[in-house]
Amino acid sequence: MGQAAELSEQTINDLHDALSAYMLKKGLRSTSQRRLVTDVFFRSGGHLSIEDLLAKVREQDPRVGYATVYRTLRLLAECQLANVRHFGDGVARYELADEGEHHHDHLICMGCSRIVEFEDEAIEVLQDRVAERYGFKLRSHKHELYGVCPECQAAGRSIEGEPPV
Amino acid sequence: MGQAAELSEQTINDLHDALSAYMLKKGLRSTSQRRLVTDVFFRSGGHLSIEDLLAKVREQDPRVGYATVYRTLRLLAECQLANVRHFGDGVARYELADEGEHHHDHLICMGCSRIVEFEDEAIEVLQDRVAERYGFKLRSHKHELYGVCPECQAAGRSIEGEPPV
DNA sequence: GTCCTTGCAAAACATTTGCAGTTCC
DNA sequence: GGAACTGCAAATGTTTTGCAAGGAC
Repeated sequence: MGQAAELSEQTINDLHDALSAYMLKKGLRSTSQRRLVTDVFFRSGGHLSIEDLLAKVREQDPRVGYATVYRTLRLLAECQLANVRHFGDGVARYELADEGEHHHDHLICMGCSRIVEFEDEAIEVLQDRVAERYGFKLRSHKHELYGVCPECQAAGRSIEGEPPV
Repeated sequence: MGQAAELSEQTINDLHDALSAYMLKKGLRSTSQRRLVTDVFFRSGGHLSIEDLLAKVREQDPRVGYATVYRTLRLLAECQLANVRHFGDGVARYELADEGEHHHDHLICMGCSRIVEFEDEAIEVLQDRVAERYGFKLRSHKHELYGVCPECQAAGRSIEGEPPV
């Protein structure tokens, strides 16, 4: 997932184990920074930018550098434990990958930047059909709905900017 | 719109007229560079990056600058004649906006970077329903399918990299 | 001891902006 | 003539990389 609900210790451990296995296979090393960054990431859920994550990491170890977070997240993306997302505000955001479960997509509020995940099996099926129609073999997709969330509507918050596509 | 099929002179003229009307309203001026950039853009169709467009423009006038193309495309986006797209390769691409017609989305080949447009009314309907389910008022969306096109499959081109999400 | 990692600072990259000179109206 | 526009170069903002020092195994 990657939603804000926190994961069980069991799940966190599984994630660390999966990463360890990958690192072992690749001859990579387990360092305190990597453990810290990945742990903070696994526990945070949600859709963090490098900035966000670095701030959280530095609460626990102020000496961790920018580049380390970038490199660690690239590592997580590489072994499929994390996915990168670009929601149009110019910064990459990372989220925990769905593990074999249903794929999810995003609703993004243009008022408060809230990100809500959704799943819709019917859309996935239609997508596959579209790909088939054009003879494409599908690898992944990106489906983002930009709009105004109920709270922002209630608050009468007016949205000017273009959708950040 | 925005597909590689070229438009009729009539349509091109209409686009120039629409732009002129907007510029008049805003007190903006018609310059040779602007006419050239917009004309090349209208005639190219497809999904051009600034680089692409600048190269084409410079075939006809080598002295046109980078910034002018950026500023002109920003202008086209502003008056809704063009849309920006980010397909994950780090460069913005511009396409002619759909004018009142059906919205379209994109299939992107991870082998040859070909971009194919598709329309699927059923998906649009389901999307609206998803937004409704979460109480969102929809403003726009982005739906991109990444995969391998028939030609690349036939060529046995192997795709390594992650989907450029 | 080897070679992977780190943190820093510099580089790379796409895009935006400041400004002096030019063009449009 | 005055405001808008251009082209250049410099600035910006995010992400990547080179490198010397440090740490894992």
